[in-house]
Amino acid sequence: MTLMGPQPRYRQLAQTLINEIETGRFPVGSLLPTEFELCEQFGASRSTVREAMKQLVQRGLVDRQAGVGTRVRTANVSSPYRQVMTRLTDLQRYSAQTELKILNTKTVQPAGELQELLKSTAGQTWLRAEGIRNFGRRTEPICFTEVYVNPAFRAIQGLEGRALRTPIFMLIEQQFGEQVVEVQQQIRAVALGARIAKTLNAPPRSAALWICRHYLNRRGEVIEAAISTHPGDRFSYAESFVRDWEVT
Amino acid sequence: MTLMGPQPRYRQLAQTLINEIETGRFPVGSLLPTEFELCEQFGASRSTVREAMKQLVQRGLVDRQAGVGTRVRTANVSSPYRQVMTRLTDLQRYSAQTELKILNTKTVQPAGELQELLKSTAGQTWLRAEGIRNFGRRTEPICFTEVYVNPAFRAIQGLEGRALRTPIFMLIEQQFGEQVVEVQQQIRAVALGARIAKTLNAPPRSAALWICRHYLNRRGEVIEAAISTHPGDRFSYAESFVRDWEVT
DNA sequence: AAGTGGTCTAGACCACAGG
DNA sequence: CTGTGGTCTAGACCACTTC
Repeated sequence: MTLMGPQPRYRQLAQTLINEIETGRFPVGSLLPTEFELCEQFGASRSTVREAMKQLVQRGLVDRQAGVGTRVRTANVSSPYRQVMTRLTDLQRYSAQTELKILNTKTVQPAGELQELLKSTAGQTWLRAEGIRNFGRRTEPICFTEVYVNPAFRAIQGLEGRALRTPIFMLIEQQFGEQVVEVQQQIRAVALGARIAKTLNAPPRSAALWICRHYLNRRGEVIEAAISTHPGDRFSYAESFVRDWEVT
Repeated sequence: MTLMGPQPRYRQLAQTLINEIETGRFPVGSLLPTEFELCEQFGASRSTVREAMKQLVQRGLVDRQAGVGTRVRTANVSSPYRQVMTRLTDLQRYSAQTELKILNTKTVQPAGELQELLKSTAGQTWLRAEGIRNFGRRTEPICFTEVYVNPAFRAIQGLEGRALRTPIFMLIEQQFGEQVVEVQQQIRAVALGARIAKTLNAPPRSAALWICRHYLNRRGEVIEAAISTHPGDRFSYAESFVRDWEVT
């Protein structure tokens, strides 16, 4: 039969599986049929089936693991429209073009809100560093930054007194061999507090961009968290999303 | 010292090609050897070579076209570290969970800053709409939005007087068949202006999140631009990046 | 030990772009 | 027309997880 259209078979196959995930035939948390089963069911070669699987992985619908199988992560495909992805953000160039000067470091035991923010358990002792970021010869600093480092890595070297051009999470990766596999980021607008305003030589109560980044390892543990506060007239955040797959 | 297990051949091959692109052996704009040539040179099967090619495409280093070849787009790999990608942003759920109520529409001829923002030529007549966005039964609106629609699509239907649950760019896609392939986004912190503050029932001069989105078609033309202003205590922007390929 | 996905091979046919 | 990348097949071996 076929003749479903100009789409290659792996796309048709992927779309079929997406539909079946959406309609609950494969509930979230369950395992999809194995590659070989799918080969039989669809009469396709393993390469074609694998290409279809890649589509599902790319859309974040499933996780695959050798020896286990293909597990459904979420059934939320919303509309098939625009599922866009950022290709480039300033995360990359930011640190290279600016300098972070560490003002002080100390250890803290997070409690209350901070403990929640760091997903820390009670009694853990984190490393806390404060710093300001500058852009080249520009006189006014770009932002005030507070960094919290997971107790496991609080022996990190090379912070104090330096002008860092390398992101701190990268120092951790280098010194401890721990890989950051996910970065979560939250952005909001806040009024500049008196202390930070003074440090940055900016007007108190003026609008500022508040950015909190969590750096997670493979197990989802917070390796590091950084909170940056940027006076509104000194920084803007830009990113770009591209349509990653065709509308089917 | 981080120990890395042996990499699969397609990764080694990709890394080799990346190095050669970086060092100028394959200048920007030139064609890489064909798949079959690479098969010979590296003694690998075509599947392996193609898998390596996918890595280069994924990193945005090359463009491929059947009948032409593999052309080098850029040699800029920056650091091999974290090239992270957002997997999910509120771009997706935002419109579905909130309602945009259009307050008014009119046509404008952008000049000065606005003309630059829209990348418009002089004399073009764009459609301008103002609206406020609400979240469910919540009393206070989330943001004030001004939308600019490219002259080619200013005949768009279904804006006025509706409570939109569909992004406007999607309406354009549906009504005109024009595909949005890229979304550019800029975020900054601003002080809330008097007029918007009054419309949103928020304190004037308080901190607000300013988000400007450009929706581009395949030729890079601005189909639509939207500027949203969110009082600081009513909205925050969250996104997540995952490491897309292994460090080599 | 059995089964999974990850990698790899050596073929094949196709649509498309170029001379 | 020739050659390109895009798709597809039917095998194979491996590392890993699970039992």
